[in-house]
Amino acid sequence: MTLGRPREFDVDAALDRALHVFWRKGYEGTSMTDLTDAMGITKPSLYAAFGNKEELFRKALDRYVDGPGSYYQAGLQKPTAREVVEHILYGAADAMSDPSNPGCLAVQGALCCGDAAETIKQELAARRGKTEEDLRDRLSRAVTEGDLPSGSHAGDLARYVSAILQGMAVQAASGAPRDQLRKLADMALRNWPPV
Amino acid sequence: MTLGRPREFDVDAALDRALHVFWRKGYEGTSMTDLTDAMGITKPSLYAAFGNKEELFRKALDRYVDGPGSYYQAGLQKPTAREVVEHILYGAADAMSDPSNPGCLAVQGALCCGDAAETIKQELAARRGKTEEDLRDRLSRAVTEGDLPSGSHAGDLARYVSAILQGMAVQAASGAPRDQLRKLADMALRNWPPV
DNA sequence: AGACTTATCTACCGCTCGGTAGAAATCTCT
DNA sequence: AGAGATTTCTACCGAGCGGTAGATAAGTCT
Repeated sequence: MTLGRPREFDVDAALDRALHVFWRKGYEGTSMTDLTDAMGITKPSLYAAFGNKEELFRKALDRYVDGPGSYYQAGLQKPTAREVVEHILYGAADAMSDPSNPGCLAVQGALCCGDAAETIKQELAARRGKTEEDLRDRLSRAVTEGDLPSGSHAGDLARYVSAILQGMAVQAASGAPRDQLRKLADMALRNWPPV
Repeated sequence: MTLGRPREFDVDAALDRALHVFWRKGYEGTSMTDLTDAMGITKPSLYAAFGNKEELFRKALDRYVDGPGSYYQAGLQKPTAREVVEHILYGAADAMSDPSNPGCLAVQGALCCGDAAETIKQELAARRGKTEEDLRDRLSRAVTEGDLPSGSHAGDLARYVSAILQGMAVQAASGAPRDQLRKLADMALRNWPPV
């Protein structure tokens, strides 16, 4: 099997490099030269292995969700609503405050952009919407299970937590240190649920 | 006075158009052609009147702060901490949910970017930092005036409100409608101060 | 060995980017 | 009327953009 000349670089490692460039510079701010420099390969190799810039970004985004962003899905599986939200908020505070890659790719990858990047912007908005829905569904379950007050509006609570996370992402992008983000999580949790 | 050929366009109106383009597309996502098309002038006229792209952005940003973003400074002058935060949160919810210009220029103008826009990114981060400081100082005064509990940490509270505002901005950029942003303000206020 | 398949490289494509040169037009002054 | 100041226009600049052609190299198959 595996006909032809073998690839000389590690696809996963290269994708990882690409992810970190997109994370720091955003989709629009990243040039193909930025990518090839960081990945250590030439443009034709990149195109052969990953398609084009947009496909590469999507693959990097998948890798982000399963890697640095995995605290989110992990948090959803905690047994109680409070533990879910705790895990997500503190996980985010840690993940977003890595000084070499501050913030959140899903927020800063393409929050707004020129026409050429419009589809990426929409993809990211859709992903943020999806994660919020996942949290909403989890909190909704918590209401039926009784670990959230029975009057709680799961959708509102999910949007509130999302807002905190997104605010955290913006502050992290400005260079906020880890303990400041953690304090933000503290405050959001101090009166949870916010009735 | 006023030697030379008179200018044929209204500088303030043109700056307003430029502001709205930057607002929708961000600094990096906006091209000079986008700007000249929207402003109804040619490139040399733009350069003569506004310097270059970066200077134009700064002027548009000043206009933003004094115009659509003026709810913030107005809020700081309210008599009590609660009124200050109320005015800012609801003002933001309204300002950010204009469908033709969603979100907040100071957040989405250049949250992250390529090297060429680095100075703009830093300028925006500095401005966000400044507005947070203004709020902190106002809340600090509120503590001494007794309309916040005497143990309150004004810096933390200001960061918390900033995070809500920035989360609001991200959700607005994704198309969240006005009443959803208002609900976010409701929740943040429901237990204010978050002790 | 030789056909076949795939990766790698250099060199290049058309296009758009931000920005400007230089001449013509339109005003105020003397 | 004419000098001087300023704006406007068309046309252009070099650089960088995302993306590719085509030759060559390095493997696996029969």
